[in-house]
Amino acid sequence: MGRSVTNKPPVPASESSGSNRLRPNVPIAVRAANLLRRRLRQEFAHGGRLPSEHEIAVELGISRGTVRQALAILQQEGVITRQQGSGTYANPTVLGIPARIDFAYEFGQLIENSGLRADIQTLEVSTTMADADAARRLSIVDGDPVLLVRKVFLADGQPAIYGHELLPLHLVREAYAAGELEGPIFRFIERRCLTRVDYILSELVPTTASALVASLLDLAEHTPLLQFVEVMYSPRNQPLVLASIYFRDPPIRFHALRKLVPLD
Amino acid sequence: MGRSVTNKPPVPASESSGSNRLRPNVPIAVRAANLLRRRLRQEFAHGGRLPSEHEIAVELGISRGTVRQALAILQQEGVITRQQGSGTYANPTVLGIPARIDFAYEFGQLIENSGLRADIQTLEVSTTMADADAARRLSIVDGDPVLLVRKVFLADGQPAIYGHELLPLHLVREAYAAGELEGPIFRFIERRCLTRVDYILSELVPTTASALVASLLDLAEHTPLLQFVEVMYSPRNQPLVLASIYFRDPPIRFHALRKLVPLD
DNA sequence: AAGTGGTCTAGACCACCTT
DNA sequence: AGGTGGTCTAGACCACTTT
Repeated sequence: MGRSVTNKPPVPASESSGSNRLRPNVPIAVRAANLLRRRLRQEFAHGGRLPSEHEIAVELGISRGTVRQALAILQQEGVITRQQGSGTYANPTVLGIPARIDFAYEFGQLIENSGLRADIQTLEVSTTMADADAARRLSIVDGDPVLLVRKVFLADGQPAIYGHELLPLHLVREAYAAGELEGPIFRFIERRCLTRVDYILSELVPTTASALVASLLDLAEHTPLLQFVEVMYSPRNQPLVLASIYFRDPPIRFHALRKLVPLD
Repeated sequence: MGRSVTNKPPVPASESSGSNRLRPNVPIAVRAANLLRRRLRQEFAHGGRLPSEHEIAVELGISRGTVRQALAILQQEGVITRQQGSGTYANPTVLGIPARIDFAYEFGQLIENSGLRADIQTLEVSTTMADADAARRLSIVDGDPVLLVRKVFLADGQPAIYGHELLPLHLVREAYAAGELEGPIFRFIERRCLTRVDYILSELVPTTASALVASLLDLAEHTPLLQFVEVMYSPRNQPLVLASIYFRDPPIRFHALRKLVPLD
């Protein structure tokens, strides 16, 4: 009969009144994970046991299921480990890693995570034609026009990352200023392309510095270095950007975390 | 009021009678994910829409929540994409990747995923003393005895991966045969060390082939190649193994998948 | 025995897309 | 309007560790 009992949650205990939330659609579990991650980096940077699921649930005014969802995110990231019967523990080893390969989105951020000051230097913004390989990877036709952006990222003034990005021109739906392309390209896509980057697939190519890359990254020619050849995709699985990125080893050294998955 | 209603689940609809399950402690959600992953690689290798959560739940005789947990695993891996209001879709791009950096556990498996025949050649099994760097990374004392294993992995007869592994001797609790160390080292650890490898933290080091590595991997000296310097950890966060692995680029080229995480 | 994490169920409501 | 995924709650039971 009538409306059944529903339990609109009593607001996640962050800002109970005033402007209810900054972004509306961020799930409580994700916000709780973000909150706990910040606490981990502050209070638990050197390890320690977190409160129990029940205590966190009460503290944040959410259900245990939602707390578990938040903790699952952090466990997946490796920043906590959990022991049945004992508790949830911070993992200082993982918390201390500045460059996780699976979290390398904004390269400026990547540099700052390493404790360095980041500067971006835009070398070129132009339109050109896709070659055969680029066209194939972007699901467009050889010769189609693409936006080309070339950048160097500096860490404490020293060149650290060089990259060039290709964005098919047909994706751009609105007029734009050249300056807009100096920030992260996914911000540009969100603003001007009616879509967003959902995931990035990178090929890890071991290489050595060419004359061009050596001069841009202030390296001796033939110095070993890591290259990403990456394609960025929309939620609908459409290729949006083809990029090629070169990372100078000092200061950027990537880490990967592998967790064993159970089989049946 | 005696026992309340409990709902022992009606057995996951795989093998209802006989030997109930092969491994007892694998969660239904993980088994469902494994089952669906196999179906994806078979029926959905070229894309397509999966049944709805409700249909899967009915088919497998489990609740929608458990189905969602299974699908969350596959979504995290990137092999499916989901669109609210529309459905769950296979992602052929990701399904086709043979060498995901975050799934690189058994290198023999890695080679076979690329469609090649894998062979393992054990070069050396011995005990030695940890140097200062190894001791630090393994949380032991400089000079402590360690097991040393050196191997080459062949792909279709051609050398593809070279690695050496160090395992502190004090972790080994039982007598063992040298042959046991020719398989994957985490199997050895499970059998002989009263613990297991929970996760692996790898440093990605761009390098070029030394004389030794060049000869072992049948490369010209100074050929660019990717090195992993990795530490394997127990669930209690204890370092178990320090390894150094070199991957010849053909045939092994790694891929990384990065998914954007929402902030609040 | 008590506390902790691990799993699963059931149900409600919402947001979104398709028809 | 109906179906689909997205989120959250509540409760039950289990397995494990600690006291």
